Amino acid sequence: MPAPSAAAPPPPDPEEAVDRILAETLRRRGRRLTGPRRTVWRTLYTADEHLTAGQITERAQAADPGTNRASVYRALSLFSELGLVRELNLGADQPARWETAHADDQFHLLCEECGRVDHHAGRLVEQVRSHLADQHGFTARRVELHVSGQCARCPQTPV
Amino acid sequence: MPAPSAAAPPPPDPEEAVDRILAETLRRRGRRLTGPRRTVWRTLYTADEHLTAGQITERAQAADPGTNRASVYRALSLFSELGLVRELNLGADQPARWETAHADDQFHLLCEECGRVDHHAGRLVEQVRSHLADQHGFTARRVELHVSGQCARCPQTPV
DNA sequence: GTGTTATTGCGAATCGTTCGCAATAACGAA
DNA sequence: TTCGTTATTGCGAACGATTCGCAATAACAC
Repeated sequence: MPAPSAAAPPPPDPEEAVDRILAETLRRRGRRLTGPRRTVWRTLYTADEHLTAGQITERAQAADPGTNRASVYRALSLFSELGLVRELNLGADQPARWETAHADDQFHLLCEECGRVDHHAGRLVEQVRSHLADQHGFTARRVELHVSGQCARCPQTPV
Repeated sequence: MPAPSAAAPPPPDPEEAVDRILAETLRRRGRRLTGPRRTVWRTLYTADEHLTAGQITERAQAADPGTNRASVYRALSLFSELGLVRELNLGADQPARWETAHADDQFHLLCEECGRVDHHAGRLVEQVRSHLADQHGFTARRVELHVSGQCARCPQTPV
């Protein structure tokens, strides 16, 4: 096996950068980097929207057929504990959704037409926070703003 | 049986006023006023806080031992459809909670110190709605604003 | 009263999520 | 490089909240 012994760093793999975040965080906390964890992590990272655990499991299994449902849940729960991802609850009927962690204050829009869930940053949460402080003496720690309705892409059907 | 025949209206029953709201709403929509529905309704009305379906079932059964779990769920679902109550989802771990309906746009503050859940009305939701329309082209139908933090009553412990 | 039919009560079914446990694999040390 | 420890997996069964199917019951209009 003619493996390079001393120099010549391997070519940069685009997936490697994403994996490194995970690997380092796990190592730092004394947890192990495993197949299922990497698969779930990549699934979340390449997701075009906020996925449910079921969707994550599906996609993870497409990428790596052995992936088990329970392991997906465990990975999500661990990532959440490590601050890598965030759980999202958008109402009674819908199961939880997951997103990679991002700047704290964002809000979520669920389109009832196309089922899409998006998040947006903006002054909005900030405004809410200061309104509460001023008008209600309430020190807001976490602000969850979940809106359902019709997104800009979907046709406005008259009521 | 010497029952009063003509005049002498019966003494006003404090529970009657509450029941009347329910009775009229049901009648108006062609639904029937039944025992379980009245029991659930009274339970919600005399509740000191936002109850889960389980808690409602417990209390309803205390008041009327025959009350069935499924009927409680059905009553809640019907009341919600009639606009009499509102379902509340406050996070992944907790089951849904129920409150009697109030002015549409309110927001909920969960104090992490004392565990209290309060709701407030205000311009806030209105502002959110128009911000979304203007900035994101999103037609908001339901706005759920759930804030956790520290209420005015609880001491501000330094971080 | 009586008939129609909405509603109930029951248990079984569903769905998302978690658990117990033996088998497996990560990774620090030898 | 192999080894041992032990965190992690995969599996299926358990779980809690909620819903469903269906025969029996009871509300309400007549």
